[in-house]
Amino acid sequence: MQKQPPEQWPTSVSEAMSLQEQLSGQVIREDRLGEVRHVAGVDVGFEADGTITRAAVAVLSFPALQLVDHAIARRPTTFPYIPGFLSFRELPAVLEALEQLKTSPDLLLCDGQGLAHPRRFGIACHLGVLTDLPAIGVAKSLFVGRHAEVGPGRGAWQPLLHRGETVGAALRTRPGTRLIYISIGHRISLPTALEYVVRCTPKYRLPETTRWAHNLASDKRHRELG
DNA sequence: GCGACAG
DNA sequence: ATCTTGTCGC
Repeated sequence: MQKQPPEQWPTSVSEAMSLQEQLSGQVIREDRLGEVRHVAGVDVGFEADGTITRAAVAVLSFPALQLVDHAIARRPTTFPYIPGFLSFRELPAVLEALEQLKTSPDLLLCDGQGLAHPRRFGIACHLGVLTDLPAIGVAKSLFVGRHAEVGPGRGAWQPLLHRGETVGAALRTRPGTRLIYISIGHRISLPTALEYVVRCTPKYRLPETTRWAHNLASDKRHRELG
């Protein structure tokens, strides 16, 4: 992976907001991805009362979904959690973890929103633009927008509308469980993003990529093991 | 102004 | 996100 040290990382919310408004214009909303052989899940956890940010990336083969590589990075937390500015808090550690990979992923599945964001620049867009990799936002809860009721079957979905624009989709990956919210991060269209998410989610509510990354980043694992 | 608010 | 045991239900 290439280097992307957050040298001039924003410190204030106003600074971060200008950056979002500027970078959102660089998001590519159409399919510009090659053959997908490796899909990576990205997740972040915190230690020591939130003073340490821990990022985990899990690279799985596609479509077999077997773990082939992973990396974990820790950094001091430097930005507070403010709805709408999640990426400024989590990405420094994520970028560091990505640099440690031996296998470069062809597609990233990020925890959180992509275009389904007040300024159309959620964490999946931010990570996609910084790495120039195709990226999808996979969120466990709704942030902005509304949608019609989604059918009970696996794969059922409804468009997510915000200010008259389709910014993502509410997707049912598993019957009897809550929906997940999919939105474009970078270099991929919404229909294609939905296809990949469904194919990465053969059994549980969340994609295998996300589950692996989450386990690697979980506090439990770091307390019991190394 | 009021309330809601990814992880 | 994180702190946390048992418990209800398929």
